Amino acid sequence: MELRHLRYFVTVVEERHFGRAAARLFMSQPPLSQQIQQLEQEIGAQLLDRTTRKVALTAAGESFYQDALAILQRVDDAAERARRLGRGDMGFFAVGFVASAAYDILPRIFREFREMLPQVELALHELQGHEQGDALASGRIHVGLARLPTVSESTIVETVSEETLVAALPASHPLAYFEEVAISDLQGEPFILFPESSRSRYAQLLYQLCSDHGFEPRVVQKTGEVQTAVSLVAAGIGVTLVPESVQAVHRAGIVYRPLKEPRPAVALSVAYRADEKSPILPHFLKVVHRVAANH
Amino acid sequence: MELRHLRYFVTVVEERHFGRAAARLFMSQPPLSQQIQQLEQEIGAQLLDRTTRKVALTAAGESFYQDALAILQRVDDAAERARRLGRGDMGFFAVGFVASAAYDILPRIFREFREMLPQVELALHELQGHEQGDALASGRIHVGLARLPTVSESTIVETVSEETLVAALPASHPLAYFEEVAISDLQGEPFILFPESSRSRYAQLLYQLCSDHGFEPRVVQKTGEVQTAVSLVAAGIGVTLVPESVQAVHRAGIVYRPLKEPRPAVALSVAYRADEKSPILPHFLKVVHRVAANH
DNA sequence: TAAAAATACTCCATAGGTATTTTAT
DNA sequence: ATAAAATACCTATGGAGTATTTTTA
Repeated sequence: MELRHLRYFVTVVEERHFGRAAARLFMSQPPLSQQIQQLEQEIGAQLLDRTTRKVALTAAGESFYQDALAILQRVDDAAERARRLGRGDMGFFAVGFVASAAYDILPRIFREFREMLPQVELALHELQGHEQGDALASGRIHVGLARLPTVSESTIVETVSEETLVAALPASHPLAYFEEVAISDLQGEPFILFPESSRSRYAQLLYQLCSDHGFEPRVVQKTGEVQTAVSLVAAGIGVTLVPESVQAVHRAGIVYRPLKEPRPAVALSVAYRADEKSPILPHFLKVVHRVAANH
Repeated sequence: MELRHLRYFVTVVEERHFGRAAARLFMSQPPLSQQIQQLEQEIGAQLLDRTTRKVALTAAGESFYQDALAILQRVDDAAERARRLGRGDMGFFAVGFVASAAYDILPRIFREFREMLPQVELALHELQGHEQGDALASGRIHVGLARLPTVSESTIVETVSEETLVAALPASHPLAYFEEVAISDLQGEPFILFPESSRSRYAQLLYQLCSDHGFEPRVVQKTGEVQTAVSLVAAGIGVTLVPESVQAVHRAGIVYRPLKEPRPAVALSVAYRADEKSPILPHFLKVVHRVAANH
């Protein structure tokens, strides 16, 4: 049995006339009769009572007609579903991101993507940059959004945006009086930093910056969370440096001040496997770059 | 797209190897590859990621595989269902019967039929003999069980059983003292009969019998229901004649006595349209005749 | 007797086979 | 280097066409 038999049978039932059915199927009547006979023989039951005057369904035919309709519909649905999954208009897509991306760019990417492809289920995983390599390799995420990600030969990395760093200061801090802050001004200040043990590339960058300006930061508190760091600054515990997008986090008692030229910057990048096959990936990258371009 | 494509695809997915799948399908590998390519082209999406080392499903392929399995299963089910309906192992069958058949033979037919073909839904319609012609013609019932049914050219009638008539008498009646009763003994007795207006062939027969024995029955009560007639006899209102199978109805205050030779008999027949196509009919007739043969 | 389905036959499109090449590990 | 899928080309089954017959209302 082939779908051809079902299509022919359904048409004959709808027309209740072999000649008209054949016309609708753009074929001649004899082969249509033959295919219906073949179908009846394979099933082992008469489906149609036919005389030269009328074509009527038997009980078996009625049952088979209903089934045939449902089957043909399901075939169409299955093809359409596969087509959409193939185009990436539908499906599942997992994104890894670092906490510092969560404040500004990620919500915008997420919003635009949902609007463009509402049928794609996005899964968001907060992962530190160094964890994203594994997650990509094992297929747990399709893309990673990280700052200064670890590069590997089987991974493609594209820079999304460069953000300058800003100083986060308690509102009552003397430096808050100025428009800009030099990193060297922060020498001796109580620093809130990120544990190097977390192997965060971002933490390493901050240590490097201080070192470049000739001092070792005086760390009074360490935290792995940008949000916590910001809270501690607001509480007057100390100062820190954050990507400018973190300014979106408003809190009483905190002020952000740009750094003096040359402003150190930190990049945000997307990373994905070179052999990533998900048809959703190009759509996602397009959205990421569009959102980044709109700053 | 044809079912062939789904069958091939499912096999390739199960084997995850074109060569082995082709072997299982008793064909060579190249045409199998071609058919899968054809399927992918028609759907417009890649279903399989294939290298020389492994064959893997894409998201679209995974979805289509699940659908294909369900579709193939449904095709099998549809064919099986139609087959059963065609054989009459399953379906719907409507039987018309006269009240007097309901006491003995019908329950036995019903029980045997249900045991033999539990998947057939039997509908039972109590209809007087003269109503059964219309019901058959209009297709409301597939067979009628009646006494002395009206015959027509488009209807086939088969005699199921011949039942002799017995006299139903109040237990206190003087004739109850004898082993047998002659119809002529009933002359002048109060008769409970059936209205001729109901055009019951059975009522006509009883009037005819009395007339043959040279008297007009003295009717004290008319009823269309055998059961009511029996109740009235039990209450001592009068006498009547019933088919012997009605003796199955036991009631205090009633006795049944066979009639003297030659015992008048009344036939029970099955009637069905000459062009009746229901495949259940032969099964039903077989049961009817078997039950009748077992008396 | 007329309309429609079934049969008889013919033809060609395409499913499937064979031989070979390409590709990825 | 090798196993496996893809490609190229050929063959032949069977789906579809044309002409005709059979059937039944």
